Amino acid sequence: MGRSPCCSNDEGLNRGAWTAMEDKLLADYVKTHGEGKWRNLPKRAGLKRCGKSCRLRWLNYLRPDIKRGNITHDEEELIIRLHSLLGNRWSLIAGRLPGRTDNEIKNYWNTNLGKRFRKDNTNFSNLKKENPNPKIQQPEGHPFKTNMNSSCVVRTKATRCTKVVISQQQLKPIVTPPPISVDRVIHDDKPVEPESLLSPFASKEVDNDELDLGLDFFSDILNMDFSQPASLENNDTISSSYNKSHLSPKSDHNDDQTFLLSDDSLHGWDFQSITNLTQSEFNWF
DNA sequence: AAGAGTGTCAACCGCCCTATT
DNA sequence: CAATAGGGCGGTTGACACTCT
Repeated sequence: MGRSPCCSNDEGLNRGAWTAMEDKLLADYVKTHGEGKWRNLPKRAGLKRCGKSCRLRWLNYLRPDIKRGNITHDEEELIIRLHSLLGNRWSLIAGRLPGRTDNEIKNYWNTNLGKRFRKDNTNFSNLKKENPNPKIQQPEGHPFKTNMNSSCVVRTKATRCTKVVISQQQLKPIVTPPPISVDRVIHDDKPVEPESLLSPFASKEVDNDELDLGLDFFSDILNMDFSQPASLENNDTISSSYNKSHLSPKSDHNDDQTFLLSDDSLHGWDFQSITNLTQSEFNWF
């Protein structure tokens, strides 16, 4: 059962810091043959390294688009913002910071930001002072939520969420059609024609009770521009009474974690702003 | 100058997920 | 459907650098 280990320890493989020669061999090989097939790469490239080690070295250090140098203030703010939304999903956070690696961001968080957060567990005055946009109201007592048990962190790993089911009836009058894509719509366990997905929230045509927002929903969230907090001017439409009780797991839906956005949960939820998500309770993830 | 303490970050480890066979 | 390959991820470690006393 299971898998064989990536590399057995008795193959005389090199470990620890990479030498300049090893870097060159790896870089040359990847430039010539491209990424992938990491397991076989060391042999072909003439390296005495584990394939995983090669992959890591390439991704975190040798890749040509790696950005060197200190994390800028803007980047730091973005990291904080994204971490408040995503938690320790370093790869996702790194995906929003061109040239930065998940390892680098993880290290930066652990050595700088995380420490600061722990230190200022109850007092975030420093971070608040640094908030460039006074329009963005941070939650009381914590600008980006320290207590993860009650935070707005989207937990994409602990509880996998592959669908969000929204009661169709109640959506029409209250929700602005968001610029997002939708995988499929389910009606009586049958898919609905794709064209009816174009305007899911305004859908007069879709004769079904539920909208099934696929993974694209969240990838679209991640594709939003978090670096432009100043653009979030409509967030006063956010319902302050929005709470987790409005978003609850739907228990009778196979293996997928499917969540039902109940009727009243959507009142006042303007889909146009990601701030709605970051400032809402998202424990249901 | 030297030893202790602390910070940084590259690298490793083990688990997990997806695709393929 | 199960087993396996390939790869990705987050947590942790340890070597080295730096600062303090």
